[in-house]
Amino acid sequence: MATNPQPEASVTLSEQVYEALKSAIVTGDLKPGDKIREPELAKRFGTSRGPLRDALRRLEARHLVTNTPNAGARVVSLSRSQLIELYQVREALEGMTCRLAADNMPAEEIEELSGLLDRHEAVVRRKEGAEYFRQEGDLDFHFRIAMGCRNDLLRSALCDDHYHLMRLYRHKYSNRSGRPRRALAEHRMILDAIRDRDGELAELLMRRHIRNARKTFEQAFSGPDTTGDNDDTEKAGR
Amino acid sequence: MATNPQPEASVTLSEQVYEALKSAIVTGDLKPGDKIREPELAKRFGTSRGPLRDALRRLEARHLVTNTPNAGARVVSLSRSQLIELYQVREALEGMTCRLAADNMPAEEIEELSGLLDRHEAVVRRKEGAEYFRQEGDLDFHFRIAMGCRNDLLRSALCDDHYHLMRLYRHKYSNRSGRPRRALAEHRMILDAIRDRDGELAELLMRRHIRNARKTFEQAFSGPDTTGDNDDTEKAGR
DNA sequence: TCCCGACAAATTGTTAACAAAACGGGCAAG
DNA sequence: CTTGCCCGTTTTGTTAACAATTTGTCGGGA
Repeated sequence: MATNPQPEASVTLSEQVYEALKSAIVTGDLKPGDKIREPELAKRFGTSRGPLRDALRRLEARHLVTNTPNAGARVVSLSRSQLIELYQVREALEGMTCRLAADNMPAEEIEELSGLLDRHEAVVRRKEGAEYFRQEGDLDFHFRIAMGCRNDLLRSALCDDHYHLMRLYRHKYSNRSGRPRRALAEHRMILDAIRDRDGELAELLMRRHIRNARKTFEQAFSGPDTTGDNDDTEKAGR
Repeated sequence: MATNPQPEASVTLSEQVYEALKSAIVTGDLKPGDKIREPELAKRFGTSRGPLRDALRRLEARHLVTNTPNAGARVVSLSRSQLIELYQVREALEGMTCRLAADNMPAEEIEELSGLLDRHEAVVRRKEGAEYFRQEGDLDFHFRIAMGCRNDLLRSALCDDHYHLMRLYRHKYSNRSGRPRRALAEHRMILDAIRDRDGELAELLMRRHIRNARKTFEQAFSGPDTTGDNDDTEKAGR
């Protein structure tokens, strides 16, 4: 996954700080709900507050931090209902993505994606610590379809905005009993529809797929709104 | 008088500049493709470059300005194909909006919206300079449905992001022969479906409505896909 | 004991100056 | 006459200091 040595020499400091902060949030180094104190983080990244504020605005645009005028910024913390809203938006957007991908995705990309699903199946079959990888793989599947739809606005909305938010919360609902295998089967059906250039079916299947994922999440989280702080259920580690 | 003595005293300068710039762009005071020189605009708004840069980042998030790292910011200029992409995203998003509005929109809001359509019909019947108003009215219709869907993520994506972009380009395709009357009829059917709480039909009708608008636009603009600057990815030497 | 107001510390918003990179015009060579 | 380079100007990126607002705390009084 190509950790970047120091290819950022030519880009602006703002973007470096933006990337660093984004990765800190997605990896969990900064947790949902954490307050962001500008002087502290500026020193931590070895820059001044100017570029850091700049980066904060970009993250705010990506919905990864929330900013209240005179009180400062916090890492975003989605409630249960907000997560459901996110699923609904994804259902609409990714449905359209599939419809377009059926028309516009080149054959070789479709075959690559088919190979990716083969690898996913191998991982799921082996069943070993597969939850994490499956989630990344799930995102990867959706990611590639977004690339294939050839609509840059859609691709950007999905890849730059919504997927980061999903990644933030993937660990919470990943290890649901039979979900990975069912999800993989749904992926196969979607890809088949795209291969058949049947946009209508592809859209329908993708929407059902995301609706199923949402239902799984809703069942897993029948409780009240949880705003961020969670009991970390780390099982593979230690 | 005394409408606003100093209502902006508590709001930050950045937001004031953001609102001012947004309105300048939407009203056409700043035209698509215009370069934004920070010192000039900062002086024009009576502030310094800090808040102005801040406002620029917010506008960039709303897709109203584009920023290239060491070359500055420009008012966004959508090509024909980008406008089509925007229609596709709207079709997906507003379809879902309608589906949700059928479930969640309160009855009194539905009746208010019905009254709004009556007023639109009166304007269209009279036919006097109706194109501009119809466009604003069209946006108003979609705006209210977005409010009624009770999904804040959807509402924000539509009202805060996409509608501003549409407003920027509404004058170009508004006065198409029979479109206003047909659009109004489509609005009526959509509203009826919402009143019947038939989310599936409401979604289908809204998607068809936006698809029709897109086709009208595509016919009006059969020319090449440039509406301003499309050439910025040019080669260096020849 | 509890509530309230004022003070103090910390944090955010804003400004102006400094550094670096890009743009443009003029000049010289082919 | 064209082409390429050089240099001054303009514009953007960055920094550090200043101002204003919020937050937390302490003390007094009911």
